[in-house]
Amino acid sequence: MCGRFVSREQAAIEREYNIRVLNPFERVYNAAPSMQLPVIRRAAGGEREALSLRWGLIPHWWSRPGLPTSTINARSEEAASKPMWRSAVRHTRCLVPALGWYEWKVTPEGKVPYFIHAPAMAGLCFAGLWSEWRNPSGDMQPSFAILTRAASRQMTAVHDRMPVVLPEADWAEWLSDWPADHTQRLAEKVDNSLSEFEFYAVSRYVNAPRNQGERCIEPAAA
DNA sequence: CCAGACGTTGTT
DNA sequence: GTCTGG
DNA sequence: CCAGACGTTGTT
DNA sequence: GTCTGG
Repeated sequence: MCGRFVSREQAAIEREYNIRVLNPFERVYNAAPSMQLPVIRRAAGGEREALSLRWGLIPHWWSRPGLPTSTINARSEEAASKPMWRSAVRHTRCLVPALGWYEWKVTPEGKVPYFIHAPAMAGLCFAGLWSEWRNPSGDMQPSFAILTRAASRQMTAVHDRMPVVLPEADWAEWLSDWPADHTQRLAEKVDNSLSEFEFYAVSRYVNAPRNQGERCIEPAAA
């Protein structure tokens, strides 16, 4: 699955998504659930906008005392039909720019974190969903989730789940209007998602979300 | 009909 | 063991 | 995802 | 809001 990743900085987002970004996004080397992280969505006027949302989707009907804790990922196999996700699959999809993500491989010696990325450290784009929730104070709280799928043959070496990574050719359609057939369109985008990456073990330094910086993606000592 | 859940992963 | 916070 | 907290009463 | 369970 995808419970930790490396976000992208302002310049990279402007360059790769062909948009103007006003917020000075910094690269977050250890992006963790509940953090505010940059995503790209279609604004009311139809143009793309980049803004920070809370990672961990809060549906608009949420009314329990705490915030939901298991909504950082949405299973792509079922999201189109589930009450928690269906509306977002239909109407509020987003792109989540990333340099790569982390998975913890289970070994006899314990869990070992790996950093997974595109060749040449090119940027990646996760398929995301967003939502807005009005908190008890009346403020609108926007949030997002990352879609997951079964690991590709290659990625099963590390873990059995992985994020849905959209090729650039599919970004525009992901953000476009989906008036019908959202189940089939989601399935098509997942089927067409990327499955080949590069990866290497990193230090357990990344385990603690308070640890940040380039050290998170340095290869682990041999 | 109303009440209550609605989510993921991993582990057992 | 389980929940919350980052 | 992992790390870290997890509790009360009374006093300052 | 919408679906499931009783």
